[in-house]
Amino acid sequence: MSLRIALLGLLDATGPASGYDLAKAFEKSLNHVWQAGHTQIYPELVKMAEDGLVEVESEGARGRKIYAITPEGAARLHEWLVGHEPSVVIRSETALQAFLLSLLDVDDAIAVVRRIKADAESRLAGLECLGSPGSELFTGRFALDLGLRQARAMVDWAEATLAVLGERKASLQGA
Amino acid sequence: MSLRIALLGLLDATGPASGYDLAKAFEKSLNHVWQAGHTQIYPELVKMAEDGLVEVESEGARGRKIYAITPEGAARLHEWLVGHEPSVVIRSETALQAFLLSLLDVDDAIAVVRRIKADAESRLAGLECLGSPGSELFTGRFALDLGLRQARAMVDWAEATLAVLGERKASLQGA
DNA sequence: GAGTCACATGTAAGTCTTGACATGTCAATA
DNA sequence: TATTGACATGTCAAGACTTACATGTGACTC
Repeated sequence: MSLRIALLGLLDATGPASGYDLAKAFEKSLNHVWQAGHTQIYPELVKMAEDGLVEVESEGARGRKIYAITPEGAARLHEWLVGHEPSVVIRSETALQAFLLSLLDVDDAIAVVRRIKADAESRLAGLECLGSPGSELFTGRFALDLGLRQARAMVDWAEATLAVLGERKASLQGA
Repeated sequence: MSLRIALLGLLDATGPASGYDLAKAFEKSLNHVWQAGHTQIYPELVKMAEDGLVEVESEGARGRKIYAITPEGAARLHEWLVGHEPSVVIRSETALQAFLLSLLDVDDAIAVVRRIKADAESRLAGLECLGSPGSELFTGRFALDLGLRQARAMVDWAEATLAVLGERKASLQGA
């Protein structure tokens, strides 16, 4: 369902596009919000066309197929955006690592948290780059801000956790 | 894969348990980190037993089957915890709503963000409750901290976004 | 004794997602 | 002209996940 919404949203925001374009747009702009490759997008567009949410038009040249959102598609999109209850399905491998951190000895734990921190920092840098002048983020300024805040929260957590682990290590060595 | 890790982690941290126990533990403690119901857990435990990661022992009474982690299982768990690259697979419906917020008119957008905010606040309250004295969080203090930070980041984002939308609305009315 | 609730385990159908494979066009360049 | 690389579309198998269905026990209470 959410994949449909994402595709409808892109089509609504940027106008008609090919599956290829949509896959690129996903990679570039929606990446930190939802993920999908072309192998998921192409079949989904076909189904959406069957359901009357988008219209196809073959643009001769290179076998390109241009999809455009229909009024019905726009209605469904609007409906979802306004009416969808935020279902908190969380599935984060990093959080899982954090959860099980106590099972590791201090040195391993420190190494793991450092890796998580480095990863979050590079994600943060990537997002900051997206938001910098010159980058045309047609839509998604709000989502970018959310992404930045989430990434910063992760970095902060890693720093605080490293501090705790450092203390723990010191007290172990003192003993 | 991650489901296996989560189950191995629980077994390692709390000792032998039945599938039922594990499902409960998932719901209670791992909920904000990873989600899985019994219909996913039972078959997975069977496969894990086949792979030698856990050992089963039927405890007569009510058909209970007690699973215990094997040395091999513990080794795999450790390996994953220490060696797993943090793969950032993000799939958040809320972030998707945030991404497409610009497609809505100001009033709808405000309503959506308010809902997101309320949701994040209740999640935050739930987590704070988990961390309060009397709650025995065998493990997962670090993950709880991470969850708190993420939830707070969401609340902060909602507040900042509401401020922006409020201004936008005011300027529209002024025009 | 009947009913209800928490315990306890499963199956099956269907959807979502990933990763590997497969095919062909067009433009530039070596 | 041959090759490379971006463009462009797809299929298929396998795995992850959800929802609904199905079954039976033991303890307590009405």
